Amino acid sequence: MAEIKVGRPREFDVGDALDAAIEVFWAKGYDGASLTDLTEALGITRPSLYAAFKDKRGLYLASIAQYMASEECPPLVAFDSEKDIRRAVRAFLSSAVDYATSNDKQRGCFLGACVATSCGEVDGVEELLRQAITETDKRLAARFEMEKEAGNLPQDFPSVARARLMFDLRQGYALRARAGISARQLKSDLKSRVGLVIEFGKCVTR
Amino acid sequence: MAEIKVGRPREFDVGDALDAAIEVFWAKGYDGASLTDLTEALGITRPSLYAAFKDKRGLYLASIAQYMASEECPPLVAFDSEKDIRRAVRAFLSSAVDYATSNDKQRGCFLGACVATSCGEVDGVEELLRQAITETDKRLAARFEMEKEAGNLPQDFPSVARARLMFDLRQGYALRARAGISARQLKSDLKSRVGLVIEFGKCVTR
DNA sequence: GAAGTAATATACTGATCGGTACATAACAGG
DNA sequence: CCTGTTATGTACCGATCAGTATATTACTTC
Repeated sequence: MAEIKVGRPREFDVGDALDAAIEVFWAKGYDGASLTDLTEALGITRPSLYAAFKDKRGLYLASIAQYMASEECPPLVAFDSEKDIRRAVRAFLSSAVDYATSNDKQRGCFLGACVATSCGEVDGVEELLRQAITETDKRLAARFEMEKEAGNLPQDFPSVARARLMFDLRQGYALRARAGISARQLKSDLKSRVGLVIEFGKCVTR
Repeated sequence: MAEIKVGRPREFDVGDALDAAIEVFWAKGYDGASLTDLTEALGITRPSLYAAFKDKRGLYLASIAQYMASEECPPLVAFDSEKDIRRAVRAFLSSAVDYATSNDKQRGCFLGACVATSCGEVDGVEELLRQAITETDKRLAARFEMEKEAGNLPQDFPSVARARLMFDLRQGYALRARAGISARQLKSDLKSRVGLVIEFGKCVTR
């Protein structure tokens, strides 16, 4: 179904607008982000915003979807781009710290810091968040499964559990980053955490 | 400096009021919690609230302090009350899941779900949060150190790193709980996570 | 270029926000 | 019992909230 184009076209890029909205929501939260904040950041006026996204909630949900869909999430990109699995895990965690501490206004993780808080308040958010979490788990676990097939991880390596562990470690970093703990401090136990994710399968249970 | 008591005494219990405030902030976030929400939940009128806590921010900071000071945090209590260290770790994680999923309105963790979000917005919160995190880390690590002295953990057991790990695992559970993931699902990898916290020190590094 | 369409900008709506002035009621000390 | 003090209840404040009506401008189609 081809969209029929008539009249004056939209003069702003929806993707760019959503990226800007993410920044505002991330910095101020759903309730804290006023329409004035949003329209100023997006560079559009209120009627344009309402025409494009229905209402504040519509813009919010679209922003979350954009965040999930974008392949730009630095820790995941870092994880995927390292060939060696151990280096990949290290890159993921290291990038998570950097990403969480690089910007003073947008600390931590958009999902953990903003979206999670609004779960019980904005209809539809809870489901989106659950989806984001499970998809990330699956994506990380799939890589571990690949490595197992390639013989780089033991056959009894618990891919799903370790994927969840990586995700949760990232959330821990994100929370600590929001509390103002420095990247240097956060990275102090990076090496041991890489070990946690990768090596425990080799251990004997006492 | 003894406080001089004159005139009509306060007719509500400050501690109870703060507990109620925690519930409201936890459920709705700092911005989402209106003064109407708060006064109704606390059972007091606005002038009383402002007389007792100065303003909304004052009430919020006092609520956080109360949450930190109260020894009621179920996961920590569960951790302390188990004698065997392995069972203690298990009790902590299990309780964290239960606590995060028991109430539909107050899911996850007050610190992670509400306080962390308001860090960049409300003056004084960031420092309180950092304090809460580091104190919890220390409290958990102290127990591990005790167990080392008692010979129940190896001498090279990394108490601080494992304490941080426990805290972060809890945050992961809290986030997932907010996304609506059930306690049953969250507890599926409980056993392996207890192992992560306790046993890795015995492993060889490859 | 004329007609039609859709995005823009301005200005406004009722509702709610956090915070407070004022009068009343209840307790303390003498 | 009287006076001083303090908490309470009501009613209100300006500011800001999310959302919109109206008019104008710019673009597409014919």
